[in-house]
Amino acid sequence: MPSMDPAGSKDSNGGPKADFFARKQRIAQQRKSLPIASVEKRLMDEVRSHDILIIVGETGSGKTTQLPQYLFNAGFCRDGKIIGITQPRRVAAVSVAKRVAEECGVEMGQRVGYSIRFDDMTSSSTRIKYMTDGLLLREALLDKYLSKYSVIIVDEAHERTVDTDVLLGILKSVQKARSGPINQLPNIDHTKAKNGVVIDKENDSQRAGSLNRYQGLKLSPLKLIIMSASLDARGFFEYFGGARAVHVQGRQFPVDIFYTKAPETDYLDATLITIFQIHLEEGAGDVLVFLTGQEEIESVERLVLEKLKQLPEEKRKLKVLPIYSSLPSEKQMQVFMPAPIGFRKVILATNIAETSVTIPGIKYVIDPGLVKARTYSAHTGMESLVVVPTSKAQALQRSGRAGREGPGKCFRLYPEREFEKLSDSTVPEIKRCNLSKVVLQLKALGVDDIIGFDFMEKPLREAVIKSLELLALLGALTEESRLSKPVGHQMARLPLDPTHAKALILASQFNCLEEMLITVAMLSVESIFYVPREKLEEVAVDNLFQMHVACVLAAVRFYIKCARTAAKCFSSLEGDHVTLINVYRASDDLFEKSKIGNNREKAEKDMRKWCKENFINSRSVRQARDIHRQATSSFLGLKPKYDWQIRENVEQMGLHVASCGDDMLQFRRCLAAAFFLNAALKQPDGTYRVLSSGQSVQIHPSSVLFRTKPDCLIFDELVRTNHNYIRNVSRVDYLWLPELAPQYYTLKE
DNA sequence: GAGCACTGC
Repeated sequence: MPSMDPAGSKDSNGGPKADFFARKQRIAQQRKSLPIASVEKRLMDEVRSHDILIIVGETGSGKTTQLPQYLFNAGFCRDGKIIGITQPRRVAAVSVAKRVAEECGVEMGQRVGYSIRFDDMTSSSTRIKYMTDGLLLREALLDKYLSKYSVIIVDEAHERTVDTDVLLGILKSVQKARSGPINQLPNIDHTKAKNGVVIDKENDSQRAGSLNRYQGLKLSPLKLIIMSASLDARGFFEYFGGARAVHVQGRQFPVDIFYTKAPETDYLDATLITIFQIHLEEGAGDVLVFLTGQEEIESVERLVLEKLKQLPEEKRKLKVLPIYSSLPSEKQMQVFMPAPIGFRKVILATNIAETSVTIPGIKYVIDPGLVKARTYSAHTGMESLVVVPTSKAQALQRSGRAGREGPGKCFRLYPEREFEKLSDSTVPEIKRCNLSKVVLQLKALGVDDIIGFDFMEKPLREAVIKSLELLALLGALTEESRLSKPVGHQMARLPLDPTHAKALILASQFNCLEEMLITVAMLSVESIFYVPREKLEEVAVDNLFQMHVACVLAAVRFYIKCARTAAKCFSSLEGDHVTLINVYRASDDLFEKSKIGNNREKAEKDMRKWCKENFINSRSVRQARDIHRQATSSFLGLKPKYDWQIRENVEQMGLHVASCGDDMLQFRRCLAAAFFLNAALKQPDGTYRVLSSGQSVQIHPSSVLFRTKPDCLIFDELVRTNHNYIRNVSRVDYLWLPELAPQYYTLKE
């Protein structure tokens, strides 16, 4: 294998030469010992002779880091072409790119780079580019042939995220288009290609321009490589018409699986018992427990700590650590730290530990066999979170977590016959989510017939129809169900929920686009207000030894009151949307002021402190600021290369960025105009009825209007948990609806 | 008077 050169001559400033070569040698050795290294030649032969290749590789095969390097060395980047590798997650794209840059001995962003939302580390010399699959989809909007790529590798395809599924369909048709002469394509205007893709040269002047550029040219064919874990390779094989498949060995230690004899009536109790059985009877090694959510994790944590107290001193060396996505990152990091000497770690995790994070030192896995999953009812248009049994694939993924570093054990808290009854793989996300975003995106990519589109697995027909109806009502589609001009095209350009995109477009006419930009950014992130539970417990524990129980309760109540008072500083009687704007502006003021005379880190620190004092989730506010600015880090002084910055986009569209100042009436009227499908009227019993669907709903208790209960309101989302709750609501005037959405509401006398 | 699996542009 030809070796890759280190970046420039680093010896003058990169430390002693000997170190450098020792490290280089070590990396070369590691690379050679990976299972995939033995099939390099065969893989390259397969890629040369076939346009589609499926690689089935288990964990530890080295496919993600090695394959792009093999392709580069085999000459697939000649003529400045790029090898693109997609990942479902941002962190994976970044960390793998870093690893590969190191292996190649190049600086990040040179030959090897990555590109994710808000962070683009690529340059004109980048040839191996890691990115999220969603980002490649956005690129396809700008260049429908993805002409700068010679090879596209879709990694972790078995996870079947919505973006992966859409991408597979698009890549299939891009490949078909690139294998024929380009100059023919514009002539087949309005005729349907096999995949339901219509090349519409009038669609977009920019795209027509790019087509003209290609006229008479023949693009090089696109090589497609799909990489998947072993279990569900058959689906890919069938979807790609019996494409070549290569199996690459993984490097995984054996894991013994144990089942219970009978079904457990109380799986949390069974979990607790199993934790202590392992702790008291098994050899050294940490334990990973899969639970369904934050609440369950917190209660198991409490139970373990209680039970631990009953053990003799020398047997109490157990450290319990929770991990779930909404846990602050400092707390998440604790699971990666080694336990104190002589201690065993028990990690209580959601399915974040299935794929997103890999925790070292795990030897035992406890799997009650349940997962909280999102479901979508096309009939009601409602999403809900329900606890369901895992699939076999998920159970395997979970048990595999015990065999990363050595042989392990997995305790499934259900009988073996129950395992046999589980479905083979998890239902792909595209079959259980709201499709309005996907449909808008496909329309923008030139896919006219959504139902006829060649999905690997078709979404439910009713769900597609529901989305088409919604988009039509928002004015994004014409009567022929094509993207409307300009609204549909404008909406598709914005990386937002269709309703939020529409709200921005309308806000330009209502002179409140400044406010709406902040609002959609805040609505796009997790809950802003956050009462850290451990704070409550701190109060309780601190006082437990000094005070009467009643005093403890009083202290807790006082604490909750503080949180509420803090929230009140920002709360507005107009509703949650204005409240969110108030929070954003207050945090932004603080951040900007703190930045003057301070470095960025100090400003970030001040910000976190301020958030904590005000019971605000600092990560959410930060995310909202990123979305609002949609700031892409400019690498090497280059300008951001993508044109989907929200603010820049709305300006380019000719929308008028103005503030309504204190005139929140205008702002609320704009909300009514955009969210008219989400309007609800108060019923005599204090609940609400959604005007468009007739559903009975309640205001979520986190809303500032929970007590006020105005007669008429609009809401951002409707989620079913214990009740049908509407979240993020604002007061509107009933009469605005027929005035601002006459296409939908007519005044009945 | 509740609760939020996990991603992504």
